Amino acid sequence: MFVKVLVSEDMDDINKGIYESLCDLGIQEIHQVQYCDDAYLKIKRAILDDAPYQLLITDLSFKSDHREQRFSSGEDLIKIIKEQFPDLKIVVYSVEDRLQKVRTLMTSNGVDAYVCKSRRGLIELSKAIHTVFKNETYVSPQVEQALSNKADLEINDYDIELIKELSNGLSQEAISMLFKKNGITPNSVSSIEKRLNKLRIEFKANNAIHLVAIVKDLGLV
Amino acid sequence: MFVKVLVSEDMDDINKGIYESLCDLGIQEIHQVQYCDDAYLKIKRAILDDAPYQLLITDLSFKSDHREQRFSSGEDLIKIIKEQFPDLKIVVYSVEDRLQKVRTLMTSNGVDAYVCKSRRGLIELSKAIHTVFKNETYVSPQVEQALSNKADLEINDYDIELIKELSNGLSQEAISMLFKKNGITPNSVSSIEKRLNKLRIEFKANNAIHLVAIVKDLGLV
DNA sequence: TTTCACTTTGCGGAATTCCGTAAAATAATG
DNA sequence: CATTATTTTACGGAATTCCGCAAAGTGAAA
Repeated sequence: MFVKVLVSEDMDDINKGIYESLCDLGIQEIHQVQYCDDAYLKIKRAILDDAPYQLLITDLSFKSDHREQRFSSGEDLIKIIKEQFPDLKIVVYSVEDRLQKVRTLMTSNGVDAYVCKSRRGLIELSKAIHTVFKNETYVSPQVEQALSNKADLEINDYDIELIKELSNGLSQEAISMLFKKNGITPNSVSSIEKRLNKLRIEFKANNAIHLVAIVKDLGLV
Repeated sequence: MFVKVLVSEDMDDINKGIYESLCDLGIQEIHQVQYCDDAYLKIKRAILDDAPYQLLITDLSFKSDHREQRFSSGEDLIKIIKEQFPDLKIVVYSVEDRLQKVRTLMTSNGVDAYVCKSRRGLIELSKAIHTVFKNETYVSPQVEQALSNKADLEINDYDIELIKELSNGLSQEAISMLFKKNGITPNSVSSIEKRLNKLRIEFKANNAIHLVAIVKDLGLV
């Protein structure tokens, strides 16, 4: 796992969640800054000290205040960092979920992971870190479509409910009966099969077990 | 769902995660305090105003500072609250995972839910809130044993590996072949079946899907 | 109303899992 | 070495899931 990580996040209440997550991951040196400029300086300094950061976790938007800044946004910082220190991995952690922005960052700017701040943000963040550590890229499920040109993943409440019952140990037949009782439709075994099949394809799952595992990992159930 | 909720959490960086989770749950009035005393006062005040809180989410340990406090810990607060306002539901949200503490809180103090701050803390927290709203109790999987007197479940590395591959989408046959290739034993399909059966019984799972779901919830894979 | 597109349901066979029984292999014991 | 216990493997049938095809139902447009 990474040993030395820098977190760049403007919120004064330094996101405890991030910190805790990083601790959980066993990261030893965790530094936090509240300005992009500080991030840049710290990164540069660390390299001079021959103890470079291995990972930068950064927000995109930073509220501006009295302090004059060279970098006003996370994007500016990222651009320079990737130019000057291409070895430093970058994980973006932001509320921004516009697909175009994600796409640009991942493809043009060479960001290694994009995690949306959300209800599952921290879990996704640790996942992202794990993934990036293996030299792979990661993007939050809710913006994953940004990378595949394919239409957006369809997963609605019905699907969630279905998978929830499945992971609850019910057989397809039992789910069918349950849905009938609760007036949820479609509710035939056949339809349930069909829907699960669609979901398996969508999530590239080999079978129902795999599907449940994937969806649980995504935090959707 | 609950309408009016109080969050008592000392960290200056008001746990954004909790707040977001509560918003996601559709809770309208969310108040946050950083001292147990403030929590107590707010709860009392709300009752006088005829708009009582329906739920209190509280941490256990509060760092002490210059302010003199009547309640120095979450436990003290909880004890008084449950005595004076037994209708107010209480969810404990803490890093503390010692079983004895959980046991005491749940059984003696009448707490409605115990959620460990962890990688899945927020998800568990919303689960807990849902559960408590239905007048049931909830405890995080990792400390669930605290309530059952049974000794710790038997589950070894082989089992973990087995379930991991299962949740990875492999069929029992495929796992058998994989284990043979990797020199892991036992590796016959029959043995794998048998082992899974044992695990299903151990974890009271209806089928393999259920088993994987349970074990994933416990964080073992 | 008819047509057309789409969703839901039904059904049958292949594949897989589930479950019990039993043989074979291995380990433990005297 | 012989005996006993335990683990591993094999096998067969029942249950469930997987998968494709076709019929029935539904809603919108012509």
